[in-house]
Amino acid sequence: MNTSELLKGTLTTIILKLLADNGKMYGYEITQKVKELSGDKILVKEGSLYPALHKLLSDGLVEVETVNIGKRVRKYYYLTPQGQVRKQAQFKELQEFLQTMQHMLFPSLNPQMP
Amino acid sequence: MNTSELLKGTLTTIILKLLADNGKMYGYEITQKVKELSGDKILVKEGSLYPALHKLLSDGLVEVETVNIGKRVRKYYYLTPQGQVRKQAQFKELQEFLQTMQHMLFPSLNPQMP
DNA sequence: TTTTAGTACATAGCTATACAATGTATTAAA
DNA sequence: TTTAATACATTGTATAGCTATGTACTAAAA
Repeated sequence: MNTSELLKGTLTTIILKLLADNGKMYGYEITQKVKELSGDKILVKEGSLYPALHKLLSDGLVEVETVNIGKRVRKYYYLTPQGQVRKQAQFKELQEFLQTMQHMLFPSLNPQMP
Repeated sequence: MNTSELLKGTLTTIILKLLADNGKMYGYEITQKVKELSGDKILVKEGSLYPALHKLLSDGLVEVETVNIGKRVRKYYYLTPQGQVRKQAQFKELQEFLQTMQHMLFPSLNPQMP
């Protein structure tokens, strides 16, 4: 097992969260932000990111705005209203999951389950 | 997305942890313990559990002791020395991952990354 | 006494998802 | 001028948990 297995199911939520926080972001920017926020511990690969973004797009959770930077293309992604709703739901679910795992694995730190 | 996606990469670690804590356990017992410890939030399915246990067995991380309870068969699993080593490593990795996720998603609660 | 729920094992096939490897192209720094 | 960084993308692969299904015993409820 390596961290990438643990990341499963969380990447989409991370993307939605970052877009919610920052308004709009482009792919490469997302990878760098995740790297920064995680203290270099989580490195999102292109082979994970772009398929995930395309899926969000086809699901109508994000929309894209293409910008030309010189001769280079940048695609800014931002949440749709549905995307914002979904973000809330997934964020909460992930939050609860993380807490449940904490309770299960380190019960000493969190004495009583609600 | 449902919780099962989030569980990926964590199930084996949970099993190793439970066996380390309880000495030996059988499959059904593990499912019930996880259910209990997680406050009914994580329900390990047979289709997940038994393949995971068989993998641990073939990897030499656990061994099995078959016990007859009346006419019913019970298979108690317990950690091998390698299993104990692996448990430590995976447990630490999961712990760090959970913390990293907390820092990423709820930075307000955990101000500074080390 | 029959039915239901619970206990206890197991497997075949499915699906989702992150990754490795690879590719194209521009730009800035060494 | 070569290297590293920026910026997009796709193909194929592996992993792992799930659904559905199956067998069989036991205890409680109807």
